[in-house]
Amino acid sequence: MSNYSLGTVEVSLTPMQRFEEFLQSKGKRITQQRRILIDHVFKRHEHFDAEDLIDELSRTNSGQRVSRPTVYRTLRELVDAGLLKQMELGGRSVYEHDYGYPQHDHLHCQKCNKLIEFRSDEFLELRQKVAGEHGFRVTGHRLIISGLCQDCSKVRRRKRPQDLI
Amino acid sequence: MSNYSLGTVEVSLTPMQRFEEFLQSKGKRITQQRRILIDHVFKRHEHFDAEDLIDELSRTNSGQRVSRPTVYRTLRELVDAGLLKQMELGGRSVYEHDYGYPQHDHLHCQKCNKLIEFRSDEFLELRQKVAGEHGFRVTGHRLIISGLCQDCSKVRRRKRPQDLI
DNA sequence: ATTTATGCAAATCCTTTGCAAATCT
DNA sequence: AGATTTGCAAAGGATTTGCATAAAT
Repeated sequence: MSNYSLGTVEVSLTPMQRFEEFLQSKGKRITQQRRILIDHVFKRHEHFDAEDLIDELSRTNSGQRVSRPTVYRTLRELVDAGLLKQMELGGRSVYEHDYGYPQHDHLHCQKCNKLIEFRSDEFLELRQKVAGEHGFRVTGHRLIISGLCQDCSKVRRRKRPQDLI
Repeated sequence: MSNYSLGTVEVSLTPMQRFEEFLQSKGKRITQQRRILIDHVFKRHEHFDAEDLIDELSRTNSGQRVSRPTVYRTLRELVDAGLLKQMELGGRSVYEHDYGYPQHDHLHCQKCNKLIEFRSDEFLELRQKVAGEHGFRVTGHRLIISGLCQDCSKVRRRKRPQDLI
């Protein structure tokens, strides 16, 4: 389903429909690979990077393969379309759902690499306030609080290092 | 007078001294190039990247040249030593003074690329509060508020309607 | 005399591009 | 048909690494 219901305005469209709308408005075409990608991307709600997508799609034995350049090209479009949000973590781009998903920020565990989402209206107010003091017109922000998650700060000894995001 | 306080930064040391201390504690050596770099880096208080350093040093006609790999290696050490803070902006690493410089965050103008520093204790409190709610142990954070700076939002810009939702 | 650091060149990693062939509308 | 897209191979930019030589202790 369509659990894209969070008080936002146009929540009736599926990501696919929204993307099609976007593409048409740009005179772009609705191709097989764009379908495959958006389909795959919105199946789960996890953070991922381009490599994840390429790997996962190359594993499906149902002819769902999409080339690396196309994956990158489409990711950019999905960001432009407002469907995905992009952030940089450790040198590469990481993506997450944006469309129909409430604004939030992240706690990033430096040990296990987990990303924990949180929401804070207070922060948004603060953001406005600070910007206002500098005559700055805000369009967005990037906030990642880093440290150790509950599990990892419990552990006494160092665990084997996980692959860095 | 009182360099007898726990938890407070000893601001009596110059960056160079602090770095030497760090290097010794690691069994590393105080080389010419490390001297040149830290010297150059702490001359000004601007944000810079590795390329800036390399360029600037190659321009000095006083035999101050340092190779690219060494610049990168040393930048990492300076970050480890707590002298520089590193952040990622547009795919590359940007550095700024950390040692002896008050904690702050940034407003980033998407148009002129300016970085405006600001300080907010409220935000730090909020950070603790949020982290606490998740049993998270904070070690740091990265916050960049993006948008248009005062100057840039004044300018009347007639852009072709390209990236509208 | 050791041992660490440097510089060079080449390698990596992530991402983008040129272009001919394939695919949409 | 006519335009946009794709996939391939190769290019790119930022950063890192292997290794022989130079420098520091």
